[in-house]
Amino acid sequence: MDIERRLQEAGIKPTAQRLTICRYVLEEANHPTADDVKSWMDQNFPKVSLATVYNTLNLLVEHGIVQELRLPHDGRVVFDMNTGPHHHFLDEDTGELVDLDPSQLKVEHRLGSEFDIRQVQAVLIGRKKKR
Amino acid sequence: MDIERRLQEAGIKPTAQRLTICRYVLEEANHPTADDVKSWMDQNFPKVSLATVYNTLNLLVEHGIVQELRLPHDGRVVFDMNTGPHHHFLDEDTGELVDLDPSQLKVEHRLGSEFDIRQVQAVLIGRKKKR
DNA sequence: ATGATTGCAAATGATTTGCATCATA
DNA sequence: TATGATGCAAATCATTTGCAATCAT
Repeated sequence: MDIERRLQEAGIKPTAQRLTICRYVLEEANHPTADDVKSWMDQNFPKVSLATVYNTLNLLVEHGIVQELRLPHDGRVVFDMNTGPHHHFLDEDTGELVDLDPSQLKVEHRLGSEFDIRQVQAVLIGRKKKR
Repeated sequence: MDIERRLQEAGIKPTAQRLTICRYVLEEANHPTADDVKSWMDQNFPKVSLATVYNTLNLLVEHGIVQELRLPHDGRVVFDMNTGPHHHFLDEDTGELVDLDPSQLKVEHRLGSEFDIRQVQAVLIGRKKKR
């Protein structure tokens, strides 16, 4: 799909650096950190500043184009192009992060009606056997 | 229960500062951050250093006496005296964090047998209506 | 030229580390 | 007195901010 249009529809001016960041985050990367984005940019768009990387990622989050995720094992934020409701599996050996859609994982709660639940985030942590 | 004994059984020398930190974290506090512990200590044990607070909390985590938790809305670590399997509700207005035991929240997954799941962490985010 | 965007460097916040001092077995 | 614990300050890591230079409209 057309990234330029997506940005424009969100009211974000599609500058060269923003488009390049989006190409990576939306089409190529898998749950990158800001630092992953910066490293990739260093090789594909010389001279972007780290500030621009953060500014752009935060813009994308504010406009719902990506989601930010904080995982239990690491204080850093990772960015997820999948903005629908879903959960995650984290491989504790490799750090690999796999999206789990709601059909693969269900969360059921019995909280009283005074709890107004807006969001559910589950993380399964373990190992994926190579076979 | 006897905190001094608990530390000794874990092989941790029960110094005055450690005992005082434990009294707060294990008996009084509710999901405190390192900074919460430091503030409380400032009023109950003048002159503890922040380093000692962190060292002690990390010791407690290493010995399984408390659990560390990283929540989605905030990069800081919070410490949980409840070390059994349980989940959390986070009030997005107040920041209040409530433990949910497994009878209140169930996570079911249909992942292939190549996934060896060791840990499940669910966070429900929303509001608790005051009534 | 006007306002938005960028890059740089300095600031911030959380946590860790190095090291000299201190307490206690 | 030897080992380990503490306090302090400096270091580190992730992220944010201020501001001047630059770009696009």
